[in-house]
Amino acid sequence: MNITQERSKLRRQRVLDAALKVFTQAGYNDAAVDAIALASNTSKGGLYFHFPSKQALFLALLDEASEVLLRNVREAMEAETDPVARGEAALREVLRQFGNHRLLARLLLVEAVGAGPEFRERLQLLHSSFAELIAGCLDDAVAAGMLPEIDTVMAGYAWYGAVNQIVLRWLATGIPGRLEDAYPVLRSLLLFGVSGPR
Amino acid sequence: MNITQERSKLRRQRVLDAALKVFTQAGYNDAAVDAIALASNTSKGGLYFHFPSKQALFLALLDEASEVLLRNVREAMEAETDPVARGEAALREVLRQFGNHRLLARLLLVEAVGAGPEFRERLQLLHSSFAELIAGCLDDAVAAGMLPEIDTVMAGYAWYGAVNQIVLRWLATGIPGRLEDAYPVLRSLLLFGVSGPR
Amino acid sequence: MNITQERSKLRRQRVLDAALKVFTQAGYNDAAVDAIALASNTSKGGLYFHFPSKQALFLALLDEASEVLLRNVREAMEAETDPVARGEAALREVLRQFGNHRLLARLLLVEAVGAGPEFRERLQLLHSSFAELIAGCLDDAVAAGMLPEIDTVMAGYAWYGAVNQIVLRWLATGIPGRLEDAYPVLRSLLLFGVSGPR
Amino acid sequence: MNITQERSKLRRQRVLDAALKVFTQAGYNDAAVDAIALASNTSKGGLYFHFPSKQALFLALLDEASEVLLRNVREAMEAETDPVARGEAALREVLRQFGNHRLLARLLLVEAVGAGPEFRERLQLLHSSFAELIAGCLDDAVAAGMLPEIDTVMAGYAWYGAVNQIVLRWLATGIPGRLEDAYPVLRSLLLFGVSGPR
DNA sequence: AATGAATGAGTCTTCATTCAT
DNA sequence: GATGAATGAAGACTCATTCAT
Repeated sequence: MNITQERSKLRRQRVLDAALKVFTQAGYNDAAVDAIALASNTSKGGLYFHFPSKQALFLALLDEASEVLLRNVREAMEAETDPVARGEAALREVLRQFGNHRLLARLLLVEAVGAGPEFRERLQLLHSSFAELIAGCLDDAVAAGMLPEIDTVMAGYAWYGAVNQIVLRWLATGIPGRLEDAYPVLRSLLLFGVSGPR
Repeated sequence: MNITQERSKLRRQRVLDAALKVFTQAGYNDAAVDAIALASNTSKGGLYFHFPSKQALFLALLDEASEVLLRNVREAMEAETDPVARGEAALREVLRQFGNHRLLARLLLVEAVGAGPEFRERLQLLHSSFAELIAGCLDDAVAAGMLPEIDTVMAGYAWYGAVNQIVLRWLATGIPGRLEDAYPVLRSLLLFGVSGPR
Repeated sequence: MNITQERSKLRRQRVLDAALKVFTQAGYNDAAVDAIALASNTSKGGLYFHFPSKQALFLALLDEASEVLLRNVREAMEAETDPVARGEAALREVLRQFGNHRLLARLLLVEAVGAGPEFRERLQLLHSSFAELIAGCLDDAVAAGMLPEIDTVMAGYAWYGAVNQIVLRWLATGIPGRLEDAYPVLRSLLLFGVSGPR
Repeated sequence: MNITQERSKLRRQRVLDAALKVFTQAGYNDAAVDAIALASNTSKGGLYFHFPSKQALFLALLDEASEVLLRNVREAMEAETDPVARGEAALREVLRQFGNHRLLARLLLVEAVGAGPEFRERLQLLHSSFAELIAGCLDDAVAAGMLPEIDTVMAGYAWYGAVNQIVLRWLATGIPGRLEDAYPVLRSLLLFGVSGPR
């Protein structure tokens, strides 16, 4: 890769970084392309060289964010062998990622949601990817006799939704101070419900 | 109330109904005030006579929807005395409301989320209202010795998030065919987690 | 005149009074008919019963104001017989009227000017009426040999313009504290110019 | 300056020129931004690229016009040394400027006046600048013993008002045919009042 | 006579996108 | 590749006026 291509990639990334900031600050619709260009030290024309449209830029951001999140969670899971431990690792990693990257959380859990029908499919994909990741663990655990037979897919969605809501609360209120501190409670709730461990 | 005022109130409601349709179809930003006026058989000026701005209209919609939802859930809970049964009633009622009023679900769970910072506070209020409703049941159950001591507030948020995600899945994929059919699985998950009843 | 007609006239006058306030506060264009109706304790419909349009209302106001001003000045002039004294009386009276009725000044010297082409004719009429009033005095004075032959019409306009500018300055800056205090200086300027009395 | 910037400046000026025409024809409020854009062979967006708002455009126009007028008058005054001659030069130049640039006169003496409170300050500035210019001459003349002690500031305002009214009359009636022909009469009035030279 | 809900044409302004340089 | 001036469609909102009651 020659120096020109290098620079181009760098600028592309700078635009993505700026876009993340601006989109999460103002919301998709109120975020002006001008503002993103400004924040990325680029001209509007330059931005449009790298991304064909505002929508495409947001989509790219969404893809990048989803991929980062999913990759990290997958890696955390692969470090464990026990199915239940894998589920726990996933939970821990999601909380860590969102906790360390507030903007990532804002982007995926807030801005992308009402941004428009164009992004719904992408978001649904993220949701189902996550649900399936969890469902996979649970299936393994069930197969290993560690858990009773349950609707693992629905459990996956519920799992993901519960975590999201905790993250949303954290975004809005700052509680708990460190998002990862929610881990023990969430783990217990997901494993044993409100009845707690027997 | 004379006939003029009668008509005025009727028209106000017609605008709200139309707004619900248009907002959930197009999203907050892409919904044109013109379209809402058209859909409610009103002139733009007439709409603005009843609501001072697009934002205020959306807010009124949000308030109305939140209130309807919360009122119904509260009523369903009051029909039960047992704390756990009250929680189950809440779950059943939420699923029933969203299941019977798809647009209500779309409005509260999708369109209101990324619509802009102006609405975040309102949404957060709805979330916390729900979480507290559930937390209240759980507190009662704990006090009655029916449940172990847990972080009931966080459980309330998790509960609400889990339900929402199931509703979102239903909105996006149509699974399960009847949203209320998700009740048994969700109930079990919320009560006992993935471990199932002992 | 029966009681109903009486009331009608009263209301009409109330509207005119309110209109004077609102127009001079906000300017012709930014003055909302609603605001005038509100300020006159009337409904919009009621206002439109008395005046066929906003423009007509403003015109009526202009006419009333012009007439009041001109009548008072004419009366003041008629109290004098000496032509020069008549001119002095006119000057004194104009300053007194504007000084005592700030809104009148604002209406005629500011709001009516840029309000639109529709009112230009009316304003021009006021200007020429004034100029002729003065020109009349001057003509008499010239005829009586009290003044040399001059272009009395142009002198009338200049006279009126000079006074207006002093009034405008007073409106904007409050100088002089009492507008009538400008009389001696203005009188001297109009009679002898900057050279002062010989 | 490259060719793009050159064109940009040209367009900006074209917008200002068109704005002068449209504003003086229709009045500030009835002048549509669309009309100005059309008249300047520009798109509305292009206009807004150069001026952030209709108000700012009008203000820019006012500033430009004021500056042109004041500059020319100042230059004309500087060509003379005798204080009285300087005042006469100012008078001549004002009449010449307004006489040659009818739209300039319309803008400053008519449209800007009732256009709204936003512009009042700017206009007041113009008035006081002029008054002070004249007051300066008079002060010099007084200091040189050429004139008796008088209130030179008020004389400045009166001077300016008198001239304005003559210009207004010319705008409305076309009298005198050539505005500059008003010079001798005005000069005499300002110097000696209606009493004429001794 | 009076009310005020309703109308709808008209306004300013924004902003994603394009393209000549 | 980059720039930023220019485009123009679309949008929210205003407000003088009307009219059924």
